Amino acid sequence: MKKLIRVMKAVADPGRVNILKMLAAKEMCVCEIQAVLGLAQPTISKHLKILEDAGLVESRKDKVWVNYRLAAGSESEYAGVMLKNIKNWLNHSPETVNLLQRAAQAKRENICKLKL
Amino acid sequence: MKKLIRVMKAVADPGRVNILKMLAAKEMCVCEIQAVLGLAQPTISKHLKILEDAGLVESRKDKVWVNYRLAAGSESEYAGVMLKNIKNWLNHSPETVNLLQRAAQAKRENICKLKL
DNA sequence: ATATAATATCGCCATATAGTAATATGACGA
DNA sequence: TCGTCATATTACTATATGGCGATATTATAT
Repeated sequence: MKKLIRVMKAVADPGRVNILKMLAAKEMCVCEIQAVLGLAQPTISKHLKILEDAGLVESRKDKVWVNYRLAAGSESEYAGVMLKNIKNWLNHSPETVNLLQRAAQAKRENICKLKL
Repeated sequence: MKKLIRVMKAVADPGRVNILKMLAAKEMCVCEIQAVLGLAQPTISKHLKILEDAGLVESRKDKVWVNYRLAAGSESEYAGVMLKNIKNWLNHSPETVNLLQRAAQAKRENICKLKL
């Protein structure tokens, strides 16, 4: 039950659903997510931690950046099912379409000062 | 998005998940649910309202009692999918097995003072 | 009519949560 | 080495949420 609730709480927030929708399209680093959502950096980090603790996303460090993507193996049954659901949901919602357009354009090269 | 979040918040609470698991087995009135969960009556009513607003349960008045059951038509896509998921989940969890045993024994005739 | 039963609503409290600014951490560049 | 960048963590605030007792509502019983 505790695992189930952790997953449900994780997906019960619009900001985190938006993050999942974006990650369904491509792997992103924190600063790219931040640029699209327009929230403070610690807020993004906290959301990502909640998603990671629920088994919904995985992170991979690449030089200075931390890249997040949807959890592949879905070690949690609940997380796997919910990821599949969220991939199907909201795809025709104008706000999500708009979000994904902006996410597609958010590129680290145009956001970060470090060029590696 | 708002509808989705409403459904996710509704299922992100152990008490409400327990209510849904019980209603998956049989229709129940408020006092039966209360007897099984051991929470105050206003708390149960509040949970049921949240579930109803999310489109997860329906109510039907029968004399003094209000019977709740899982939403049939699932007017909300999200609610329908989540109800199906929750029916599959936790079925082997000891706490849920125990809960459902107690729910099976909770009968209005043994709980309520009114006999109609 | 009046009292009581089943449920819903209201008002309150304690805790949880989302957000932020400030700071820590760890890596890169000069 | 020193400053800067990307990210994480901490400390704090404002709001949301879950729980309860008191009360309202509606129906039944006497």
